[in-house]
Amino acid sequence: MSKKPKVKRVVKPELQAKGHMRTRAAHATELAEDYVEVISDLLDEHGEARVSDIAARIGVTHVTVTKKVSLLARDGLVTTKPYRSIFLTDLGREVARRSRERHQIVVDFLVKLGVPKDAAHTDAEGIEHHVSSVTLEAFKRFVKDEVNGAS
Amino acid sequence: MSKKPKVKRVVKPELQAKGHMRTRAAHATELAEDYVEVISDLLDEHGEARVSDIAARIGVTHVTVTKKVSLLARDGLVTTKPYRSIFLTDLGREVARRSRERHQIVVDFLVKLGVPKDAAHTDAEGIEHHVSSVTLEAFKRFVKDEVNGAS
DNA sequence: GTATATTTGTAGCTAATGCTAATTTTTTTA
DNA sequence: TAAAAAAATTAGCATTAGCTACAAATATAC
Ligand SMILES: [Mn+2]
Ligand SMILES: [Mn+2]
Ligand SMILES: [Mn+2]
Ligand SMILES: [Mn+2]
Repeated sequence: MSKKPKVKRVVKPELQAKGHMRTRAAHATELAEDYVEVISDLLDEHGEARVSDIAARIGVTHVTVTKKVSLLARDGLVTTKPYRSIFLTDLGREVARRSRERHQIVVDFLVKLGVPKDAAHTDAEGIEHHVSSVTLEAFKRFVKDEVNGAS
Repeated sequence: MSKKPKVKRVVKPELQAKGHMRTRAAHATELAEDYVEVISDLLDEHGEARVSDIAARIGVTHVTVTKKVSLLARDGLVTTKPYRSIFLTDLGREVARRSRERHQIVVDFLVKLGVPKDAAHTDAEGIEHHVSSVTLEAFKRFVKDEVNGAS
């Protein structure tokens, strides 16, 4: 009985580095995306987005939200007034729209693949930020394609 | 022409928070996983894992590597001696093995789905850390399943 | 064997994400 | 309307990840 063949899978260092750099870039923006998505949802559902509600949906303390929101304001994604609801700028709305759309595609994709709904939602929250446009297109195709439906 | 139907997709706050908390948990460990994976590769290929080679593959400066490696040592994943190669502990080897395996499954999955190789590698580097065991199983199934091959 | 080049380490900085504790403001209730 | 409850802010702390600039050690070349 021979040892596992162990496939030679040598990748060029620069290419590998590219992957890690892209991952870091994604991490630099993903939290902002999640926040504006949540804020957008709250605005749709309740007409306002309050710090405590955002905190409940992101799973952090309200202090963490306050701090992040001030960075979002600095970056032009939201507008704030002390003790008042947070609102989205045009840019914030656009980012939210795209994030929500991508999020939904990832969830639908995982569900169609056979992942249970709960896990699909949980995993999608992380996966969504690392899906390039070409991969997103592949996900879309798979969701649309009747061939891959539950047979 | 009516506006888009806009599906009501209201998720319970706690469930949504769970997703974000899982994402944060993943981010807390993923960098360590990528480092030990790279270190393991270097040890296999060259018999030693040097700071500068790790830096080239992760795409950061050697200073960043030195600092992270000392945290990895603190956490029992690697052993170090000044100006010498870095080696893996038993735990480090185990983490590397699992990470590499999962990484490969994600890459194979994306490729089988029709994502170009370069994008598959790049995206996998981020996606891998957010794939739960049930989703990983779904990926494996899809890769094995002849039905989904290029027709 | 010395000089040079490469590699590794250290010091010190910025920025982000998270927290608890204490304060202030707003909202609700009595 | 005054007291109590809820919500938001501020201050201050810890941790991590990244960087540049500089110093020390190791490896290579002559
Ligand atoms: Mn997300
Ligand atoms: Mn991530
Ligand atoms: Mn990775
Ligand atoms: Mn990896």
